Amino acid sequence: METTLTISVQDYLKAIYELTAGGEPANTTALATRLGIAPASVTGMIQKLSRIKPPLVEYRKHQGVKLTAQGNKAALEVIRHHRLIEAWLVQTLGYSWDEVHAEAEQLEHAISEDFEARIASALGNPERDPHGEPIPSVNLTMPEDTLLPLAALRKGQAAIVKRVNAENPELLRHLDSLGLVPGTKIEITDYSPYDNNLTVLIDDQDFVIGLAISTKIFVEKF
Amino acid sequence: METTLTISVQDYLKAIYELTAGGEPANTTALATRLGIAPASVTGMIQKLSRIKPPLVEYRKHQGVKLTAQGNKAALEVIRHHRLIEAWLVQTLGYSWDEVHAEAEQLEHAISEDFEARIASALGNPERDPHGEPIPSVNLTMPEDTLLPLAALRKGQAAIVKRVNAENPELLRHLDSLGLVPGTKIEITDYSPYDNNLTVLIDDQDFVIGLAISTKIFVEKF
DNA sequence: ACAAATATTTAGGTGATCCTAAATATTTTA
DNA sequence: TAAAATATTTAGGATCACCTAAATATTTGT
Ligand SMILES: [Mn+2]
Ligand SMILES: [Mn+2]
Ligand SMILES: [Mn+2]
Ligand SMILES: [Mn+2]
Repeated sequence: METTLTISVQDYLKAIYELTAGGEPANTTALATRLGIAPASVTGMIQKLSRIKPPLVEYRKHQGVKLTAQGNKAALEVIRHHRLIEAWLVQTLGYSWDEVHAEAEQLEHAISEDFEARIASALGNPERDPHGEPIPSVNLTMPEDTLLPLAALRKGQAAIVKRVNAENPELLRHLDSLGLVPGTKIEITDYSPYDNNLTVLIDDQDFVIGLAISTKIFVEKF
Repeated sequence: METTLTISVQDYLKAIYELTAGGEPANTTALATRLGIAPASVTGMIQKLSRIKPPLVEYRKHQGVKLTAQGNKAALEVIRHHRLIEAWLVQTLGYSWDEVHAEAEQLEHAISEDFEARIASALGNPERDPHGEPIPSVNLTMPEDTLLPLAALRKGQAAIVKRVNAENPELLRHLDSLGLVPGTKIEITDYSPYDNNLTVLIDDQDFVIGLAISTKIFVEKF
């Protein structure tokens, strides 16, 4: 049933999945930027993906792309690989959370379904990767995540960090140095409505966090 | 210095390495068969590899190909990846020796040098893969192997199996069922000069082994 | 509402890797 | 040693995933 998708196609589908997480279709430029490819090339590829036998994407000129049900499954397969591999690199080979992304980006296309099953089982079928990102289930559904962005908290509220949406190694190391990693308890000690800065108490220390970071950290209030 | 080689090129170099192990250049047909590619395509590729900046192969029309020093290093890098990955799949994910080849064939092109170093270290820098094949050193030299083919033994000689040169899963399972795996002690109880069959005592049982197998098993006399 | 700015698509390539069919070279065999 | 058999190369394509430049469409700002 499944013609094996090329690495390129897998990366397009994953990028479309991530860019359409908010419900809006992904536009050509955003895809081009994320994939490091010229916009013209992106147009060509998404046109092809929308025309193959069972279409992987839905596309209308100048309106952006969305994944079809087929495309969504294919994207979740790649994302499941990626996140399981990240978890496994950390737990069995001592990688740190800023090192796993690049390695997983390659390995996600190279492992078999058998390998996927073996690491999932060896890890005890984890629900989240080292950044707290949910791992799609073996039958390719994405678990619902009810977390709040840190940016939504206000003075006096306390929460626990659950998820960090970042790939950049330097940013990840910075967050690590702040203590903004899954599991950390935090409390908002101040909020500035002008610049949306939050002052956050982390491990007895106050840090001022801007939107660039606070929109990427997801928490659970308590 | 190193332009990253494509997966195709890596597989060509590995195949040439293996086919030239006996000293003779590799011919087009053998390469084509091993790679599952049309002979015409092989000619095109080896012509290209012989013309790139520092040539990876030495080639003369109708005379076959050999690796240059450059090509040899590149081949050993891929083989090191392959064999370390095989060892690691067996030791950490419970793969059996007939399952590792296909998986390693893909992963060998996807791992980073960092990953290579981590698994080598985690495994204690092993010298052989699960089939007993020597693993090239980190500085890309192939350890000398002084083993004898099983086919060279004669009646009365005893030896220990050290290496099995096979990829086919069915053959590997067959060898496993015979006990012809690295570490097993054997004794030759008969030799037939007409068909070169050997009768081999393995774990108290006699088996008659033809050349198809006895040339692929390497042993150390004792 | 319209011009300017921005985004997207079309047109026309390129390079990598593979294919088949036909031509040619080498090796084998009678 | 000359056919016949086999191996190899050349010629001409195809597909994939990119690219740049130019054309066109959409969005934004006044
Ligand atoms: Mn990828
Ligand atoms: Mn992650
Ligand atoms: Mn390979
Ligand atoms: Mn092996």
